[in-house]
Amino acid sequence: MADPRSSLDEQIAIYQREHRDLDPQVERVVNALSRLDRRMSVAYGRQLAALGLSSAEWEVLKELVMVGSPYQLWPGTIARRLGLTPAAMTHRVDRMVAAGLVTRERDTENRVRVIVGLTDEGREKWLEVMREASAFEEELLQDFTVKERTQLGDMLIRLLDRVSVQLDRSIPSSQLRSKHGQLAEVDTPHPHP
Amino acid sequence: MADPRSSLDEQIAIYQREHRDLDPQVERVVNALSRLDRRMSVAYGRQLAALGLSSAEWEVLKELVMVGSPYQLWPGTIARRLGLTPAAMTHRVDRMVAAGLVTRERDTENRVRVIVGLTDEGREKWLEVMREASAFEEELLQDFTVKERTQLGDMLIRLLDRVSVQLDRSIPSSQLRSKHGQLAEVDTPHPHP
DNA sequence: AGTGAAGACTTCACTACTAAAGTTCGAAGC
DNA sequence: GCTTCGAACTTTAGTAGTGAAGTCTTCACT
Repeated sequence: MADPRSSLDEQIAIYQREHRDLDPQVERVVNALSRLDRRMSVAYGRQLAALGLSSAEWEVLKELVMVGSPYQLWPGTIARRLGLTPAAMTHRVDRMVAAGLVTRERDTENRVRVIVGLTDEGREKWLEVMREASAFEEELLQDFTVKERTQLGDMLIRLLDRVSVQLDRSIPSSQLRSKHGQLAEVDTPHPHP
Repeated sequence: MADPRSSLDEQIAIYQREHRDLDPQVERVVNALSRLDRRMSVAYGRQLAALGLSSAEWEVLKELVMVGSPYQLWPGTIARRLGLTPAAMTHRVDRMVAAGLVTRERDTENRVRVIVGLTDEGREKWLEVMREASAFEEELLQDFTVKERTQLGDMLIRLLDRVSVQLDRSIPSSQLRSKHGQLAEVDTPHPHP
């Protein structure tokens, strides 16, 4: 790479000195992705902190809003979707109940289960964050034309599908779950309210 | 969005029901990025585990290889680059010394400082991981033409520059550091061995 | 020399997570 | 009807991080 256009290209040039077989075009994409995500996490973290919310709380709020009214999920479902253990969800829900963002109640149909529900305050917090976040995101993509945004989105979704295939292939079959959002219908306390 | 092409498009449609002002093209890009990074982290995590390495150890090895021979850095430098506190680095280095991946020694030129150096075993581990990882990454992008790879890389780097600007703008000026890799030359125990 | 301020790492107290064991409830088989 | 198995959450013990306080060294100045 004769004329690196960014610090990332410089870094990749160094990697190549250490390990010849690297494809620089591939490395560019992969390394840009991880750097980008790290910086965006920092940016979101600051915005959330300004609204008095932690990233952990935000993740849970998103899941609850995403299932739609009446905004209820079982703790185990949230844990699976976020890639956490049930134990971690127990504690997160504890904190969020204390903060007034969600409620925790026994499921009357199966008293082993627990239902986590969004409070009005939690719903309102979600909206506040989304208003700020969407402004930030809009600004992030301000230099991109509509066509470029579509292209970029399409390519990222192709990568997403691809990595999902690679992941499923390496998972012990006992852990396989139905793919994509299919669970939503059967994994929600009140599928059709 | 009449005809969602992926579970991601479905999710965005739900978000729009809850908050009208969202630009779906923007949301597609942003949400794909975060999903992609999460899944790739899982994939890398599995590969590393198979080689007996944690993600934390891998991050440190990368930084050390990246400065080139003689593969030495101060703990504080590594901590800054990884976005960790100095305290966290103290413990990481403890564990990695015990695992034989790095050495820790006092800097003879300034006895407040400590020098973390890569062992031959650490160097070899880095190579092992890179061999596996580059195969995985190559496969990830197998459906992309050379032109598409370049386009994607270019767009991601544009986003990277953009988010960096947005981040710097919201940082207290006392915390501002020189941008990009400029520190490398002055932030390494032996700049010109 | 001697003092004071600043810097670099470590230590301490605390927080959040994981893995595994424990508890309780519901369902299936005898 | 009782028992046993499995599922869902909670509890416990251990690990890795943060922020703040502490220790030692260097540097600038008297």
